[in-house]
Amino acid sequence: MERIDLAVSTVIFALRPEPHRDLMTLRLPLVRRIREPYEGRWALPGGLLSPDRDLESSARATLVRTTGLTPRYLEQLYAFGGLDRSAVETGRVVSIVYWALVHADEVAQAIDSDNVEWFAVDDLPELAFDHRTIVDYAVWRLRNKMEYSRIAHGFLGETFTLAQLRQVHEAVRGSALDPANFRRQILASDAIEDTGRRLTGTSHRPPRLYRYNTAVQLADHGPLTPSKEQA
Amino acid sequence: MERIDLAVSTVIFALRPEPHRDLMTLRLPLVRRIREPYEGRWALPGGLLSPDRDLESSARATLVRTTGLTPRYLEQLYAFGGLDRSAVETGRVVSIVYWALVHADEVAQAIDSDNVEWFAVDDLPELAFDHRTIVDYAVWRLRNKMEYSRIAHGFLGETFTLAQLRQVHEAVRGSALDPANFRRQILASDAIEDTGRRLTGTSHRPPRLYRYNTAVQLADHGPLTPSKEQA
DNA sequence: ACAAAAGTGTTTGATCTACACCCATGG
DNA sequence: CCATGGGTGTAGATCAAACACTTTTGT
Repeated sequence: MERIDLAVSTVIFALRPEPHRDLMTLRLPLVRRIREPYEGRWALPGGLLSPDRDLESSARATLVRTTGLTPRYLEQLYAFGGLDRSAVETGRVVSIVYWALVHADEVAQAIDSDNVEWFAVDDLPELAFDHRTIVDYAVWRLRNKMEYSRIAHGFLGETFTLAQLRQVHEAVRGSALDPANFRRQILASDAIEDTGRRLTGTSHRPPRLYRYNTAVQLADHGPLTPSKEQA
Repeated sequence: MERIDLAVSTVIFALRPEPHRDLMTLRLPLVRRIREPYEGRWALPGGLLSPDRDLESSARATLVRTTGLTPRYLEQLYAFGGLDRSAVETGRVVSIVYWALVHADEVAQAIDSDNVEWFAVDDLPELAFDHRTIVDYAVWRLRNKMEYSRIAHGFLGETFTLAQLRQVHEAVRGSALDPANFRRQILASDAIEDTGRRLTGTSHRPPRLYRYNTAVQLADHGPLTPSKEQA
């Protein structure tokens, strides 16, 4: 009987400010393949599932090893198991793909290697395997989930201004938002709370600093909490 | 190196009219296990992934074999890969779970066996493995997706009345809906179109028959169409 | 004083909800 | 003509978009 290998890969998103643009760009790290098939092509970071790790911790372990990143937000995306995903000689691989968000500070600590490079999602190179399909799906999920959950948190630090939060939404959407209406919507949703402090040194009126309201639990992935999922 | 088995299982939903209740009940078929571990317990229909099938066709094949069903709606739910999902002696299993909708006519054609039984989701027996967690998650996804997509179609035939469509929504929600407002919302969404025909023999005013508007494509699972998914 | 972003108010239109009411058919 | 569900109308509440306006800081 032929073997079916099980791999775990991750699509990692980060935002980077652009010098000559008003919106930040959505970027993701890719790893250059050093083996056939697709040697030299860019691919998602990932690796085979080891028998002593569950899926999520396998994703985390690979991320630390290949990119040096430890995302604060990590969620399962989809399992890809088509027959023609890999080259014939390699054998069949089923990939369970996760997606992750990291904030800018974490990116700075990431590994700087010739074999890891960050690309803008709107300007990707040719990818190995079906990884382009996977990335497209992950981008779609990110944009979608942005609208009804609070994952923007994954791109931000502990405290942040409303403008920063709005810029995250704008970057992911790819278009601007009305600051006044954005403020009202977010505040009305009870997703964030005022810290009482303000950000100073801004050359204009100092904005309030907010933090995420951990008391409010949005049911964005149902009865599957990280702990229960492992059971 | 230890072996990791890959299984594919499915949570199948159907609706059944109840004689002494206004709402239909949401039901799913379970299979009695004939082997350890959990011998005698009820479990989701499923089986090991065979090397010559992709994930979705593996799910379909198992469904035909164990329950005789060929669902019109089938979508991937989640991959479960915790370390303690199975008993120690059995070895580790990663399950890729699908969920499916069948309509009442199909249920009638289903296999009638001692080892397959339909249960109301609100009245489940003790299940094998972590299948209870899986079912809870599937129910949550069904209820959720009902609100923003057109999956109710999966419970209905080619044509249907607005009352039938409403009853599907009510059964899944578990509560009644205002017929007048429901009508307006559905019609405004362009999800269905009038066939011009009516349902007769009803002892009251004959309702129009509608069909789903195939021209309208709702982006409910993004760039992952069934064909692309296999690539 | 001025620029620039923070933050507030207001108008308008769309959409949801509840519920009254008319319509068409079988008995 | 009556019961029953099909189907329409409408007033009030809620919510989102657009945009004018006021506030508070650094320079």
